[in-house]
Amino acid sequence: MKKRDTKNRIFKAIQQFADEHGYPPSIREIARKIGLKSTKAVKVHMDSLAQQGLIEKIPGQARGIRIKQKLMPIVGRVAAGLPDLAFEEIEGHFNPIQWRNCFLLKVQGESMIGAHIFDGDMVVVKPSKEALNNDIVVANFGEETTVKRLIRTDSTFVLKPENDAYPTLTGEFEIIGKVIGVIRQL
Amino acid sequence: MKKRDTKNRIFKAIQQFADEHGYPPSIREIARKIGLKSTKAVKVHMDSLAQQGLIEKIPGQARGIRIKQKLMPIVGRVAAGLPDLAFEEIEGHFNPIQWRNCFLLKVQGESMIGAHIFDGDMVVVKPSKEALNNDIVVANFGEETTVKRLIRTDSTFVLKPENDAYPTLTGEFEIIGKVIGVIRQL
DNA sequence: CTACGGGGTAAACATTTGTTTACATATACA
DNA sequence: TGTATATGTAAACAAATGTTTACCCCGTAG
Repeated sequence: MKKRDTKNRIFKAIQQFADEHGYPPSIREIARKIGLKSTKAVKVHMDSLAQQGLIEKIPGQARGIRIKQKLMPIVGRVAAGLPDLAFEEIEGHFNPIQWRNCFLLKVQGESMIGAHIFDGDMVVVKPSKEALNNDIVVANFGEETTVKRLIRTDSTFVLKPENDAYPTLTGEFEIIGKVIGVIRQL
Repeated sequence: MKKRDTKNRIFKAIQQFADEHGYPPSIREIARKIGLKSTKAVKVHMDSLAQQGLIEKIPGQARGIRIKQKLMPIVGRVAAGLPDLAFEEIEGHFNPIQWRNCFLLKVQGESMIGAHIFDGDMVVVKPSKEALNNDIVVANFGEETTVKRLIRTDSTFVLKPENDAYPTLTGEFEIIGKVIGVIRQL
């Protein structure tokens, strides 16, 4: 059994354990999982993995392992059969981590269908007190939390829906955050 | 300062730490983070949180904390100012982990606008060779990878677009997976 | 054959970390 | 006022865990 092989198994074991338990494994847990009887052997391979940049290791800390964030592959076309997500026609990667510190707002109503945001969709909101002209924002208008497009008029900003059946909101409002994405679950 | 308040801060501290570091905090790290000088105090509150079901605690294990309520909180309404993402008006939580083993397909064309899927959107695809009647699926039709609705006719299955300007695809095709979500980045 | 280096074992060690015990402080309440 | 309960501190303890040292096995180049 080659060194690379063992190292590979250790990497996968770390991923799988973290996936199952919600926290990284200890060295001894890794050793047990892949059938090694020594902690040193595991440590050597882990140092190598860290060197390689596949994991990050925080020295001295229990379970101090950080796995490089898993990315979701974006594919444009699927060649044949199920896509082999390793090296198929991958156009890029989508990293959910860019949505850190964001929250989701469930959209009610049809006021933004012009922007392809429908009733029941969730918008990804990056909290912020400010936004730019033409951004789609989440704002508190009176007692209501609403999703609209922020538009600069001559003298002030207004909240404009993307649906002619809804009125533009003028007057006092408070910006809660900026909409940076849309999620829909089917 | 009330008990509930401290417990709340501990819960948020755990979330934040796990978010930043990739693994859960130790009790002493929590204590330091929220300004407590004793580990016992933290432990009591954590036991309470576990009792309450907000976290899971694995006794005796270093950093043996599993956060039940995971990443992105879904809110329906924002009360005032920025939302307090701990216990306020949270309707639920969206967990991107349910998209494990999925990939994203970038949609080209307008054939599914009736299902509110637009050009440039990404569909979340769960790989599978099979699907049910009326599911939205990704399939290979000839040389093309396409997103359509799977419809049972008298004798066979066809791929039906959600746009009258596009034709229904009949004949041989291979199902790649089922569409379980939509993502749009703004 | 012999020396050497990769890869593993076994065991000892030092820290980190969860748990427990004893005590202090404060607040509500009879 | 006095007491019970809740909350926190301080310290000791035990277990988990990362790190290190010494040694073994084994294939192989010289």
